[in-house]
Amino acid sequence: MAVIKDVARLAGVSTATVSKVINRPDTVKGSTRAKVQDIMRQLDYTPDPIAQGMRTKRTNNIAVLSADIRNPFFAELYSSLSADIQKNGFTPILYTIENKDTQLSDIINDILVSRTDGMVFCFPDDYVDIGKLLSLNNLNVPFVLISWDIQNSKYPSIIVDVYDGMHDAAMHLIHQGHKYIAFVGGPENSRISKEKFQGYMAALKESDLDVPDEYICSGDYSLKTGYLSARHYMHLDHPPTAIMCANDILAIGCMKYLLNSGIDVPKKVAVSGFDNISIASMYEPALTTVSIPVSGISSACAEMITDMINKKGLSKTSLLFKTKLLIRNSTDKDAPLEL
Amino acid sequence: MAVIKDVARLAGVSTATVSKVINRPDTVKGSTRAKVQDIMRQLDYTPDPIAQGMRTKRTNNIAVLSADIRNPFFAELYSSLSADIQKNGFTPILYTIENKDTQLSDIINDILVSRTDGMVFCFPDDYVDIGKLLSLNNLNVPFVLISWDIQNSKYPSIIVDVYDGMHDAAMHLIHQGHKYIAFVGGPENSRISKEKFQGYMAALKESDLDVPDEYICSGDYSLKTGYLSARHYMHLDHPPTAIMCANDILAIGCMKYLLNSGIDVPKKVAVSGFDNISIASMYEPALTTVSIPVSGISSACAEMITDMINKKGLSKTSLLFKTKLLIRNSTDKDAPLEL
DNA sequence: CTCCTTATGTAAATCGATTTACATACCAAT
DNA sequence: ATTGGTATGTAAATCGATTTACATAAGGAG
Repeated sequence: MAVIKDVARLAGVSTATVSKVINRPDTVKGSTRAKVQDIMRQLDYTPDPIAQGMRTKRTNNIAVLSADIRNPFFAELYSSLSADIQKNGFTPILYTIENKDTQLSDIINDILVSRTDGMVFCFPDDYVDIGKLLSLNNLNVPFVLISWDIQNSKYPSIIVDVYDGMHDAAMHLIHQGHKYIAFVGGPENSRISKEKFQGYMAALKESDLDVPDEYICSGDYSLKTGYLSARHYMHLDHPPTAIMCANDILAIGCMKYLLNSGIDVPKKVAVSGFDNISIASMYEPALTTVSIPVSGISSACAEMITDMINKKGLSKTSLLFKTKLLIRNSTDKDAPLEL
Repeated sequence: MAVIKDVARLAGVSTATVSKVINRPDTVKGSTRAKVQDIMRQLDYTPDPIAQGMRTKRTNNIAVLSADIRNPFFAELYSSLSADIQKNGFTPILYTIENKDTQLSDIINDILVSRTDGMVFCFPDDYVDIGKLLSLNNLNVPFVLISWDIQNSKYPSIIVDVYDGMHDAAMHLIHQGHKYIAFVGGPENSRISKEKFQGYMAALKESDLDVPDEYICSGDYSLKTGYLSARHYMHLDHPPTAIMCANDILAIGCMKYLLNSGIDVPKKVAVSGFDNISIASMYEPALTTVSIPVSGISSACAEMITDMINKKGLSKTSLLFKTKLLIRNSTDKDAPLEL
């Protein structure tokens, strides 16, 4: 591997000149610049990013903190984010958090110590305390939050209106003629799930529909919770005709119980989810769900964090994204087939 | 952020001594060691990994090249690999390849330039040419292949016996009494898919079963290919009673068509997949599939690459892993419910 | 008490780039 | 020819660690 000294020697200039050719080409005369560039090409020279980082304190790395990547929604989001971050000339470094505050501080510490240029937090609200999270960032490394909480618009953030998304989905079911609509939420302490619940509740209230206590279930975001919740609902004296779930996994758990028990979906019971993970459209019947505009979010996010790192002064500190309702066969027999 | 000089000054020693305390504690007298460690703790000092990398030429990073992380199997594998790599004190850096040889050389170049300590290639055979891949590694950065091709055992590698896995699955269907078993493969040029096909073929031949040409389909690893293949098969004069697929996505596509057309799975047609992605057990009926021992592979892989980097001289250059058949409702009505 | 070995600590070089402060060259205007 | 200003290039310092080669101290043997 050639180093800057080799280039300088062969080009008959100092290393300072080589560095200038790389970083501020207009400060070097055309002829010397050409000569240096020629040698660089001949030696296949690339500046060592570690040595650069040593001087400049920039690593060109951006940390992405996400929930478990095996969760298909986060895989989708990370994939998109990763591509956009790379487009801006940075390398994304993925850190996954599995619901533990303790390891969070280790991770943040790691990020700070390794001189990462910026951080992106993907929906951290749900598994950690934002205030605590940010207090760990005592070096003031630039960061962007991807969140659902409008409160976070005081930080550089991208907010997804999940309340509205759930409200839309509920209105759809109500328009389909459903009067008995149950809800399956995520973990008790999940605030994003609570937000979705509010959207559901508001839509039913606005339509003068009753929501008995036994129409509310919650648990973790697992297939099992969905399955058991559906079983619970179907054993009630007045079973619901529709079940809305806080995410797609829960919804699929519900459907699994229903289909397994010979209950027709959507004829007897309609089911809806949230996130639009890829399995949603693959299921039979295909799952009606609420999609989050992942690619829009990721490109906006990459742009924000890049601007912050480059101190171009960000034009907006917060952006609001809306969701989109995707009507499929789990709530509407006549919805078209997607492949 | 405190630097080594600060520690040295406050402890009344030279930076060399501080460095020794960190890297070779036994070469420093107990009392000075304690004093230095005390100051380090007081200042919350951590050596700057960039500066360390500068001298030692080690970054403690390991690159993981994988197919698209949105593919649930690779998400599963990466998740496990990432955890094991971290356990060994390295930071995993994920690079995803989307079937393009061109960007591959860019990626490898990136990895070499950024002085990554080692590389792990996850099933690269299927999307790139291994010889070409390895020729790009002209700096001889240690690497481990995770592959299905026994030919690769000449390299440091972990081989998964997919031939055998598919053979097992076929034998299971044959024992179930099926005589008309069709196959849906991945892309024409996918060698891993070909290997699975061989396993399928061998099992049928051994059992004196006929495999007419129209029982073989292939396409990309998509839901759509599975869907269309199933439709093709069901319109034959002699439709198969079982369909074996090269991966779970294809199998789910098949099932989607069958269920959508009112064809009972498994009573009329049995379906099997490969990989055991999480949706496989969630589907209704749950999908019979072949699971790859992901956690075993990842821990072995992490150990191998760590040993290579530390030049401990690896005990084995190649390991063979077997798959496991998971019998579920898509081939056996009586298989138990998993949640 | 002297000599030799081992234990312990240090000054300075080094990794590969960037950057600061300065030197020289060049040109135009007077 | 002198002056002043810009254009261009360089030597040396610097980032924060590790490491080499050496100095000094301490301890043991004779």
